[in-house]
Amino acid sequence: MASERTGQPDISENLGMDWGLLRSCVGTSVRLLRNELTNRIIDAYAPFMLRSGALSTMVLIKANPGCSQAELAREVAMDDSAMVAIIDELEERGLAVRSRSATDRRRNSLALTPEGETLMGEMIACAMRVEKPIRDAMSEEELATLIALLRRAYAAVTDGPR
Amino acid sequence: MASERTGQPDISENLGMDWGLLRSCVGTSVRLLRNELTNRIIDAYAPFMLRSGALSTMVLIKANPGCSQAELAREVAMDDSAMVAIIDELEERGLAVRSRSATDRRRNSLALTPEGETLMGEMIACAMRVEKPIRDAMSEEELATLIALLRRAYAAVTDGPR
DNA sequence: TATTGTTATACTCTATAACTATA
DNA sequence: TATAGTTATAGAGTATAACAATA
Repeated sequence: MASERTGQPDISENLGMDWGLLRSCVGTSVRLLRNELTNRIIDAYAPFMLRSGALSTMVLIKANPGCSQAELAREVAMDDSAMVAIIDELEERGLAVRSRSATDRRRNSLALTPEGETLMGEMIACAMRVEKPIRDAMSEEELATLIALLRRAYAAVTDGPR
Repeated sequence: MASERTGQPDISENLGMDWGLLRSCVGTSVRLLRNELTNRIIDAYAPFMLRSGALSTMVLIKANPGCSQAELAREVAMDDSAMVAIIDELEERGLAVRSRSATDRRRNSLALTPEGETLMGEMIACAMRVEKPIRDAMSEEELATLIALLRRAYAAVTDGPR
C-alpha cells in the first residue's frame, strides 16, 4: 500500500476509486482518520467504562488543578452540558472531585483523586497504543508537522466568520 | 494567535491551558478540526437539504459511473446501510438513479442525473468556501503535506490489528 | 457460502434551550 | 447583565443484526 513512502506527498495514493474533485479536500481525510481513531479509542476504553472525553478531561485537570468546568469545556471545544456528564461520571467513580471555589461560588474547582491519577495513567497507555501505528509509520518530525498543521488549520477555520 | 507562523512546528501554540501529556496526541487535534469542519459543512449544506455525506457520494459516482453502493460505502468507510439512506435521498430528489446491473443483478449501477451534476457543482463551491480559510492559512505545499500525512496516518491505523 | 441491498434499531457525540445561583 | 453549572431534549453520524435476492 506504499505507506512506507516518506518522500514528496502523493495525495492520490491509497485510493481504490477515482476521488475526482475531492482529491485535495481536507475535510474528507480528516473525517476518515477521526472515525477510525474514534472507533479504536472506544474499543480500547471499553474496559474502563468511561466515555472517550474522560481522558482528555482528566489530563487537563491534572495539568491545571483547580480549573473550572467551563474552562475545560472551552479548551476541548465541547459544550458545558457535555462536560457536566463527564465530571459526573468521574466523580461517581471517585476519580475526580468537585469543590466550590471560595472566591467565586459559581465555579467548581476540579481536582483528580489518587485513583483518578492511576486510571489516567492506564488510559494514556491505551491511547498511545491506539496511536502507535501512526508513530511507527512516520518520523518524529513528520508527526510534529502533522499535529502543527492540524492545529493551524483548526485555528484558521475557527478564526474565520461563522 | 500567532497563526501566521509558518516555521518549525510548535505543538503547544494556541493552547490556553496546559495540555500536559496530550500535547503530542494526534487524536485530539484531529477531533477538534473534524468537529469544526463538520459543523460548518452542516451549516453550509443546509440550503441543499442533503446530509453531509451526499456530496462525497455524488463526486464518487460522477468520477466512477456505474459503481455499486457497496463500492461507494467501502471507499468512504461507511456502512452499507448508511449509503442506502444517502442514495435514497439522492434518488428521491432526482439527483441520481439506481439501475440493476445486467451482469450481476444484486448490484445497483449508480449514475448522476444532469440535475445531480449541477447541484454537485454548487455543493463543491460550498465545501471549498468552508475550507478556504485553511488554504489561505498555508501554502500549496503545506496543504498537500497535511493531506498526505492524514492519509498515511489513516492507512497506518487501518492496516494495524483491530 | 458469500455478497448486495435493505430495514430496523441503538449508541455516541454534539447542540440547543431553559433554568438556578452566583457575580 | 453576564457567567457557571445543571437538566432535558434533539439531532447527526455511525454501528450492528437480521433478512431477501442473487451469485
